[in-house]
Amino acid sequence: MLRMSTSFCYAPGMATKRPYHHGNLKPVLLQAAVGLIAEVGPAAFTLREVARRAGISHNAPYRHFREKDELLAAVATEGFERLAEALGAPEKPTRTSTPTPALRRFQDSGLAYIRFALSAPEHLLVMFDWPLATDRYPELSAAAKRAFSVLVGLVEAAQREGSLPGGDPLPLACIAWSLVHGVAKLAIAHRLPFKSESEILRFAAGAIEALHQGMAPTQPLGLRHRGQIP
Amino acid sequence: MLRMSTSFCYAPGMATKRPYHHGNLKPVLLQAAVGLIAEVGPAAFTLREVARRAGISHNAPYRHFREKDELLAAVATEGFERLAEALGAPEKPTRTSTPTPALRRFQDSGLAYIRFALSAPEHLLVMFDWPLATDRYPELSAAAKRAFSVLVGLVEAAQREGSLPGGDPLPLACIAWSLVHGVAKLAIAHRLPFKSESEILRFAAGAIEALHQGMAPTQPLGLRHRGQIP
DNA sequence: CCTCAAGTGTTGACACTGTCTACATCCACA
DNA sequence: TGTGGATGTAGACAGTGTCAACACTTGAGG
Repeated sequence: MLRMSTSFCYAPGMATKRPYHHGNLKPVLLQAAVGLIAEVGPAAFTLREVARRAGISHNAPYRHFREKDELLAAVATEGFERLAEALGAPEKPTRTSTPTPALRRFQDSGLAYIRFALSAPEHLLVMFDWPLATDRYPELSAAAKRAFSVLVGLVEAAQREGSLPGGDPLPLACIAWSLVHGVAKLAIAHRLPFKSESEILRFAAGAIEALHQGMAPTQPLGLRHRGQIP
Repeated sequence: MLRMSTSFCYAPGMATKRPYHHGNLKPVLLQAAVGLIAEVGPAAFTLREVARRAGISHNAPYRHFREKDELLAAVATEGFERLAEALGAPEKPTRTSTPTPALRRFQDSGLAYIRFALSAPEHLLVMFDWPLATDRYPELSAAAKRAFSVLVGLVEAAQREGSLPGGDPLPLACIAWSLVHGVAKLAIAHRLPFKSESEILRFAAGAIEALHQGMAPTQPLGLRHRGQIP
């Protein structure tokens, strides 16, 4: 059951003896944690197994992370960074050199969100659903905020372009985020009647389009009201 | 740290001695599990603590649940039943005797979903996000399916009423579910910029209304395509 | 050169967990 | 009057997160 570190290996046959101090353990641990979570999920995630995979003693991680949750928070942080990148990533370049409309980039970011979620469902679980005392890990909140601000930026661009109603971009961003997050979470939980990723993405595109019709600038949002809400 | 059973108590001073066989343990365990999860969440949930709260030995639960996950699955099942009830529950009766329109009932079910989620966030976690081998617990899948079918029924009623486009109700139900689920999950994770429950519900009502505008029957869904919007 | 303090990794312990096996008790029915 | 099955208990085991004590390495200042 013992595994050797894969990231600090010596040439075979050279009478290898790992030095007492690893020298680069923290990122290695983070990497191992990401891998382990992707494999078994945060519920079965174990600090000692991470240590095993890094080839170190079960207590070495405590020199770099105060506790198990801090390592999980680091994983979540890394997830938000990857998510922000995915949201803001430029289109796969097409032949046409006409710039992609902002609305289109906004909608595509929704699909990117879902693609990210489907490719790293356990990661999403740590990022959004794990009971981490987020106030204890400010980097986590900051990374989450950065990811959200990418989304807000896309909304604002679409507003400037005139394809979304003006005013505070926050509610619009929140609505879009909610829809896309819901699709992603339900798809991950296998609660949607779709099998393949492409089916899910097609469904998501339809949902996004439907929502956009409802948010279209011809019908300003603020003017609509239903009866009172208890 | 020892707690006595609260649900099988004898009159004080009557030389109490609990009989060897509890006689009604399974529902008591389920109840205790629901309470414990509401308090500490599924991550910190412990079979032994459930047993302690029920006032029995740490191994007694194994006579009623094959393993920890089976108890969690029972909790999730109970959650889906409560959710189905909440979704289908009739409006709080108003003075007017005119029947509530189906569309209104459909939209209100979305708010009911969110209210349920906010009142039992840890429950929702077990229901949707916990890695339970759902095929091992068929009652869980069945209960989830029943809850979803309530939603589909509401969509169909709104379709008959003419306030939603006809055709397969499933995609419509899935879109609505996704939106509402997303709002609920993000709100629980404190990732939405709202503080009070009423703020969240007001936001949700706006989102639901926006989505409805986009799904309204005057603009059949299938005809719309992304690309340029004139 | 020596020292020595800080940073980093290891060993051993502890309480706690899920789950296994063996045993105790009680009730229904032959 | 057994007696077997259902239900509850006690004890054990490996595995976990975390703490305390110790070991090794390095680099700065004498």
